[in-house]
Amino acid sequence: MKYGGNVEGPMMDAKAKPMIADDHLARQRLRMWLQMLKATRLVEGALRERLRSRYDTTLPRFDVLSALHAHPEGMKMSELSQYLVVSNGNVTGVVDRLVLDGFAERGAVEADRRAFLVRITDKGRTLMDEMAAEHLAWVDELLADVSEADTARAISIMLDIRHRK
Amino acid sequence: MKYGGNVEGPMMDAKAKPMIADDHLARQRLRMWLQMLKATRLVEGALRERLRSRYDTTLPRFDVLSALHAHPEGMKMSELSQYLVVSNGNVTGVVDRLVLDGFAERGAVEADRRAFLVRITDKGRTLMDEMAAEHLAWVDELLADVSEADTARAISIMLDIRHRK
DNA sequence: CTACAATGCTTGATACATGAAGTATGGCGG
DNA sequence: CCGCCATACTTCATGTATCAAGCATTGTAG
Repeated sequence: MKYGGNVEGPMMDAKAKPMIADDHLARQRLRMWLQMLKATRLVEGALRERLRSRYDTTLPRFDVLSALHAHPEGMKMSELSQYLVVSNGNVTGVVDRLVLDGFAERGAVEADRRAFLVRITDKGRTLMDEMAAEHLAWVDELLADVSEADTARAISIMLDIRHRK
Repeated sequence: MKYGGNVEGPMMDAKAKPMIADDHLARQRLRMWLQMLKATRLVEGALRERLRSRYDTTLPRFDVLSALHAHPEGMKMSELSQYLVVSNGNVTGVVDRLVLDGFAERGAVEADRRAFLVRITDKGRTLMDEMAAEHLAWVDELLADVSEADTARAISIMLDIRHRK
């Protein structure tokens, strides 16, 4: 609408340059990505600080424990890393420390001796019951300026991004 | 609208529990936050992988160099960390490596001998000119499923989150 | 059954990333 | 102009985070 963008005439893409259909839209998407990144970091920072001062724990530990809390039947290491969108080796270290502190435990998986079934312990569950409620309130506060309609829209947009894969 | 939520009657908040006005909305916001986090990590992962295989560099390095590229007059260390929403000590290390590789340089700030003015070098600019174009195309591709309207909406929502501070 | 690629996880090297403590300079009230 | 707090960075310890390599186990083709 604004302007034609890259016209698909002959003699084009001879240089095999990055293919962008609509330059204006591309820049708009870049702005969105930058804002997304900053907003995410801001919220992460606020949550991290509260987790530290209130529970003397870290964000990754909370994330893993939260995932285990939501899956009482246990999760395999690989399921955890996929669920949290982090690398495999990463989960190993965080789970190690959680096990060390008695918040989680590694069990065997029948029929596959390579895998572990990580489960939250009673001690971990007790802690998470308390933390989860507060975490919910924190997120509610940090996103307080986002209306219900915008929340739904944002969820939909994020899913669009994720499911492109 | 859906339901009354916590009525603000007497005998409330005697336990000083986390204050949540509307539980349904709070949970919706939590879902949004979780999706935001996953989407961000997904895109970050894709960008990181491309930066590594294509330019043998990392995301933090790119972010800093990109900021410097956008501010040819130079930025103070503190400005950089604020701009990128990362800690102060973090920027020190990344800039150190960029300087080591000759992509950036530290200059003095007149009238304040505590501060440094970090600037992109010609070598850095040459590299960024190329990387920026490709980075734009990558983001455009990764967010290809987000319409122009949604892009604008998302930017607005992210700003709402950030400006709450 | 038997190579052999694939899977599930850990380990190790490197680079972030944070918070707290330390150093140097700036700026202000008295 | 002096004490003193604030500011701008750096340094350090610790905890992620990634990728690549390695180990054990599984699945599968022949």
